[in-house]
Amino acid sequence: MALRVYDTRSRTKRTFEPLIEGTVRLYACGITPYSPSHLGHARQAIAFDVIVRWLRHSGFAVDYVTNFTDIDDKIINVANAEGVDFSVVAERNIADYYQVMDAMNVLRADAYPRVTETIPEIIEMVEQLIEKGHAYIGNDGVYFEIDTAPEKYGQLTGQTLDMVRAGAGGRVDDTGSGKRDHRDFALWKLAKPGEPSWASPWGEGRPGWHIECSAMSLKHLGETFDIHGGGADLLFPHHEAEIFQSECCLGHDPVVKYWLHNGLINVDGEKMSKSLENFWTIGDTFEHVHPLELRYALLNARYRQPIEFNMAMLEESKKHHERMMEVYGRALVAAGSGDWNGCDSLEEAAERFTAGMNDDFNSRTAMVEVQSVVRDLRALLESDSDAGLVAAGVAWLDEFAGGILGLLPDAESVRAAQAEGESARDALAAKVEPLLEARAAARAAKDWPRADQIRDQLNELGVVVEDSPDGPVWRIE
RNA sequence: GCACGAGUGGCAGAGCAGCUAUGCAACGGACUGCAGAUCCGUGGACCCGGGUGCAAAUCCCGGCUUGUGCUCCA
Repeated sequence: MALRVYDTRSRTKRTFEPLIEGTVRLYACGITPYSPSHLGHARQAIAFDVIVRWLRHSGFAVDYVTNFTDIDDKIINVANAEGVDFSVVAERNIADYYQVMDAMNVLRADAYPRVTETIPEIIEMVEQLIEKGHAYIGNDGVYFEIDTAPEKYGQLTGQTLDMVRAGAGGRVDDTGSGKRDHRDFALWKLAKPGEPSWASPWGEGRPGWHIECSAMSLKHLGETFDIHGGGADLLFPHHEAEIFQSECCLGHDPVVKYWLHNGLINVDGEKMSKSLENFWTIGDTFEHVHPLELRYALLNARYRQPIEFNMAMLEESKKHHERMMEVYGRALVAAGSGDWNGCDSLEEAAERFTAGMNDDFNSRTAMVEVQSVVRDLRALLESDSDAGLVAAGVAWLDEFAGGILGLLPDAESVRAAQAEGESARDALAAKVEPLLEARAAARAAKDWPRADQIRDQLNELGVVVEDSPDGPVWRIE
């Protein structure tokens, strides 16, 4: 069944057909590393991680590029406040990015280009735009002239030139005094004293905000490529500016075949943002939940929908993920991983999972299938059925929950965690066994207060006792 | 104001013309001294008003509410 993707530019779901058969070239806008990564970065990275995993699973060779905008006003501001070079700030936050993304099982992209490593290509692109009459040199930098390609306005947001002209009235920005029209945008900003800068034909300066993505995608993926992604907040002006730059520079249209945009994170019904103080860094969230539990929470909605983030939804995802891990761990230790082909219910689950993912990467539908396989697997474990079926369930989860959704740690660390649990259990057994016997005696004598008191003692040891039809079972809380 | 989305049961969240979504919660039952876990089962929804269709949560029109963008942002 064919993969269909929602393309922002055409505002429709389109059958996915790459420009070069069998390969997918994908560029996703990454971060500006001026502060530790936040939940919005996590959502973007995880959304495209799953998209890339699914494309590869579907047989495509994927070339996945995501960038670091490692020179920018905000980085400079932070560096100035700390009295350090801008690169110190950028490096520190890039390191943070890799660390938290690795923890959440985000596979590394094939390339992480940086603006500071792409300066020659950026300068060349700006020169070409000037040559072709799409850009002009102002007194404080080089600008793209919107009026040279008015038909490209509003390609992603549906806005028209007039709307923006009216909407921005009285709010003409103060940074581009050299602009001829407030809708023009900077390609190259001349440096003010003390700012980091690079030599260019127009003087010392640095790239404008949008040009780096046009230059980096061209450098790493070529003159046309299949998918360009990023957060929905980049639609305008960033991605529309890219369309102007790339298409006007290269002289063909379109440069990007499909535009994919992930939804934003909301807190209390509003977009998460620093000014509203409703801000969660990824590190903050790790204080409360395991990285994979956060990943679970962020995949619990389609990538395009906004997510309302709060402790309640986080706790619910934690609960679901813990349950999956418990069943998966027990099953893995009991039966190992086998082969799910030939098992009807698992094949049907795989079909529904596939249908969901092929429908614009609907990870939520996929998660429902994971939940149902987990439920069935737990029932199997409870009814000591044959190991082959259990192993088949493990294999299914390995492939889909682990391989595609990235929700499982690798099997070795699961085994290690199970083994660690076993040894912790053994260590406590000497203390627990006598108490269990005493409690059994009290229960036999129907001395309920005494039995409950012993249960409390066990709780203090961190042990939870549950009476089952087969006698009491205990586990470490 | 303009643009683009979204409005589904207590909550999360699918479906997007006819066929139980699912999960959590709730309720009932099994099992229980109690608790917990597990299993079985039940109820409950499609923002409002028109329209098209044999048939609409699903398509069309209008309205309302809400989010995002129009300014740095994943």
